[in-house]
Amino acid sequence: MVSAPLFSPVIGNVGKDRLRLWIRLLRASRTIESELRDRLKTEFNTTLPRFDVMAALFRKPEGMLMSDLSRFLLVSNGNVTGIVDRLVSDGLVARAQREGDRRTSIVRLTEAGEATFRKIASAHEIWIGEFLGNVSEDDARRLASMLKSFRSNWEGEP
Amino acid sequence: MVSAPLFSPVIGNVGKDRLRLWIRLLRASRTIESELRDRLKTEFNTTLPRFDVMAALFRKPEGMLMSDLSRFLLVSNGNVTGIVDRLVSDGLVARAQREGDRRTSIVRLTEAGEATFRKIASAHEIWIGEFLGNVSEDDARRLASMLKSFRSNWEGEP
DNA sequence: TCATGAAATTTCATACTTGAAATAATGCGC
DNA sequence: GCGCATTATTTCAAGTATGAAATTTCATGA
Repeated sequence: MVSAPLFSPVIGNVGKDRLRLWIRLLRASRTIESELRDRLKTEFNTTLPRFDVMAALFRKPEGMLMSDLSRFLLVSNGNVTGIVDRLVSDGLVARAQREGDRRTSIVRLTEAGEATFRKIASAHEIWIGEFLGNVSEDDARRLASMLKSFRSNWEGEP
Repeated sequence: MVSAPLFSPVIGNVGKDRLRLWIRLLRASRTIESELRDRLKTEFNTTLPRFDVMAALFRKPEGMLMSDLSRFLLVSNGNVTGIVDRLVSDGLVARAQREGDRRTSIVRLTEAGEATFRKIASAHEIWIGEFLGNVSEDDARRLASMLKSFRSNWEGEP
């Protein structure tokens, strides 16, 4: 979903280009997400949220807490619970207790989950290269660092 | 939700920077979206999808077809039906029949809808300026045109 | 120790989202 | 006119998403 161009600027002309940037940014990510979702579904019978969770877990073979997952993925706690539930019932992810704290559950990829993820991830990387193919590597680097810097400014953590 | 950094590149080093760019892009838009959702909720008791639909309709005082809305907003038909339903029951949007075609319904903002939208939109523009405040107007323009150009390449329409 | 507050997670109600199937109306070829 | 693909929309099931309330466990100070 994409915010439409709005009417005449509110505070002079300041912010007009930023507003356009936001709309383009959102439109770009929605378009790519949509194509990604489509391919994940047809080629691997999975979904983007599932892939995101698996990708997060893949980076941490020792496992992650539910709250870590939620924080890292920028989604709510309850949301992660549901996605992990489904991954567990598919045998791709396992929960374990942490010694000495029965509140927390440590979540990690199973062997099957890791194998599955590796397959999907290599396709994923190729797809992204394809989607962003006409952005030069130089531009990609510049753009990425631009996005990083603005983000760390208005958000708390780097 | 944000795809995690993946493991070593699949096809040499090609695409690594593009992958990073994608992750940053997604993370940036998710972060801004999240903050936006929050403010829309607390300050105007509305949601981002509602705002997006209203913004689309605001640009077209003559109204839009459901399918136009869905195409413009990059979301499914069924999705638009639900959001418009709720906007209608709030009195912000109205449906009308088109002369000579009983399949289509033309959707437009009501007076109340337009007034409401104007209020929210001016806040929205200020917020975006704030979120992207440390991106210079020059960078914003450059970035926006970069996003536009890559998008029109791998997608059908310009 | 024991109350009590904090932390980790799940549950819940509601809303959003998709893609596919169903419904309904149009228009075209014959 | 009739059949039939096409078009426009809604309905539906499943999954995703949020924020708030509930649950369970931990930790700490009186």
